[in-house]
Amino acid sequence: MSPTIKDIAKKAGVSIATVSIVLNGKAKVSATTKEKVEAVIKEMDYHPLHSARRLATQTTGNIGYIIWDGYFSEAEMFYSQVFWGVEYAARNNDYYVLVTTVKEKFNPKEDLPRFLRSRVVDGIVIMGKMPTSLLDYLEYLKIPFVLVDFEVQRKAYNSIQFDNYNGTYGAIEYLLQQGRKNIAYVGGLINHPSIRKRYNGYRDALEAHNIPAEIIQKFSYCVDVENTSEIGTEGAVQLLKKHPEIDAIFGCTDHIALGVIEGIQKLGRSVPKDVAVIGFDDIPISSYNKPKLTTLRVPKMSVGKEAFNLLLDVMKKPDMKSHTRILPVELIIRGSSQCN
Amino acid sequence: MSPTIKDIAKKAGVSIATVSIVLNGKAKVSATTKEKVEAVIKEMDYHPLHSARRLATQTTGNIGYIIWDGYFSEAEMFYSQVFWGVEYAARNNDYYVLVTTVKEKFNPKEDLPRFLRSRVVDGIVIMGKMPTSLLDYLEYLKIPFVLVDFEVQRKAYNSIQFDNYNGTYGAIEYLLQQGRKNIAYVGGLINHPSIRKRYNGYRDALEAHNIPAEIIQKFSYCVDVENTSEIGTEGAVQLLKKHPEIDAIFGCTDHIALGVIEGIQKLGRSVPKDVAVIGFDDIPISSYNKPKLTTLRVPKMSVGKEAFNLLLDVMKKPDMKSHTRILPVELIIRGSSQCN
DNA sequence: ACTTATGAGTAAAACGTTTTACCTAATAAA
DNA sequence: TTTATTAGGTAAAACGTTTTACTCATAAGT
Repeated sequence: MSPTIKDIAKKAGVSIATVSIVLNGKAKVSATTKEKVEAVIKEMDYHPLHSARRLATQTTGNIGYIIWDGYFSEAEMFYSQVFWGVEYAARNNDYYVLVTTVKEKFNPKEDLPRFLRSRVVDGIVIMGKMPTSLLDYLEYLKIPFVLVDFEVQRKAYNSIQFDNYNGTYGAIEYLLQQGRKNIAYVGGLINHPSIRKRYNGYRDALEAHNIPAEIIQKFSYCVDVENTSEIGTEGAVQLLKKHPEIDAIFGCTDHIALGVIEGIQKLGRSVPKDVAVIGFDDIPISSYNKPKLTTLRVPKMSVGKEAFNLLLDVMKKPDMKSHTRILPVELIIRGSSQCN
Repeated sequence: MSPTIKDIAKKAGVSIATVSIVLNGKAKVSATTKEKVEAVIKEMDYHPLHSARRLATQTTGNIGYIIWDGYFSEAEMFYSQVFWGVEYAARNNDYYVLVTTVKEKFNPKEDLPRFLRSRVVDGIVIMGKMPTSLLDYLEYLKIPFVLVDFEVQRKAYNSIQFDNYNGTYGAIEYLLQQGRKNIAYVGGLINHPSIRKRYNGYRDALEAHNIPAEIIQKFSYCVDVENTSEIGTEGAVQLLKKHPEIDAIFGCTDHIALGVIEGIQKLGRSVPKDVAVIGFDDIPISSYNKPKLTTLRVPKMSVGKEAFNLLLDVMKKPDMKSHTRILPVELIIRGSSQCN
């Protein structure tokens, strides 16, 4: 068996309390005993048993990562990448990350993520859209959490956001600079707070360039279903049939934008020559597409790291006033928007 | 605070031992007390504290998932998907999955995955290529593990494999049936056991159809570097320049195959009309490519689930004789091989 | 010279379970 | 009737840490 703290204490000729103190530095020890104990620890290759430590401190050393079932699909690697960011930051702070998903039809009593039931996490990162009933329940349990890319009206939760508004605004300005005149918008989930901000960025950028509101209205294809490439295709086809003068389309996610490209090509028109296309997210597929998709890159790893760091703060000071961190996005210009 | 087992015992008028027994069913209790205790448990919404249980049972309830640093890249979502499969199966068995990566230059004393040090997992799933020094160390620690898509010469480790050989063999036969005459192979990592089997499947299928060995030799572009799309492009270009008669190329992974397609197109030839292309893995990008890539689909979720189940067996009976499970792959026919 | 701090260390309690060893009463076997 | 056996239950030990409260020196402040 692996050595325990008792073995160390015995061999070093001190009490187990002293060993613990050396380990955690929570009190004073003389330099000599400290050295002696540390030598023995190294010699016997001792490592404290996780579960014993957890029981004694009444903490778990784990954080949870919750993601909605629907984002768990094959194509949706976006959230996997954020996960790796969280994992990376957690590792550096000696936390483990436990993952679970939550069903669309979520019932707090029934479908509670398992690690809440057995009090097995100290805090939670919540990725994307999440039923408010779950958030309410977390508040009731007094378990710290941070939201990523989501927020709730009238509730000041801790969260990490991307700069949806300014990112989109900037992308539209770039299209105008490129000489595009009639810029359309295609996207689903219009009631999602982040998507709504993207739409507002689109609208405000055009308004700032004196495009009349009713034109913007006509060029907007906004629906309230999941953002799939099929919806993108559908939106592009409908818009272009009604308004052949459209020469650029902003898709509210890369999935949408990739669908948009397909729609444009289906109508026999060329990207980017006839119509430029820009997406949002920068998922891996986007740089493999033909043409490669211009998009707003979300720094997925950083998002994960920031989420963990914020969570760590909240876990340390549970009644810290709530905090929102907005990360910038970067316009990645590729073939779908630029006639070289 | 959440109720503890003592609260339950007091309220139900029994000892804590009885509550524990009801919880775990490790001994006999009368139906009446059982019901009574269960009622109290439900009423107070009691859930045993994970860490206490872990300390008492001297198990962790966790398994580790180790993946090599290099597979951790943006594009390599293959292993992420397997991870979700493991996670799913683990969840159904009330295990948590802890993730870590291992550096290329791995030094057992220095870079030991953290969850080995603190004895925080009961077993480990190892994804893909892994330094043998780590495997040796795991054996020394007597910690159960299973390999996925990897094996070691002369060592009968527990593992989950895909049917690399027959999958490739079948794909080559399919190409022959389609009337392709000169089928080439492009791939890196030729010393990786799984890749080697793919190559053998390719070679044997051709030999079985009386293709002379020296032709096979000439049509093989085998190198020993990572499988990137750049290598695929490079291989395709080299082969086609020397042997313009080649009318089909098998890429040993989808990344390779996607690069191959790019190479073919760069030379001004058409896929699939002039040259058919088949890959292996079925990564998400493959179905977005133009043309869509024909490939051998590895059932990633199932692989993960099987890996967990095998690990569970090994954890239960540590000296079980070692076991290899080979999962079939499925030929997914798409545009890159079929002139409709 | 007398309190008061301070420094270094420890014994023992606490954390919340599981498990062992033992007890009692009831039933079955002889 | 006596003796095993079984069923149902429990007290207490064990798991390996951290933390609290306490001791005993020695140093510092009056």
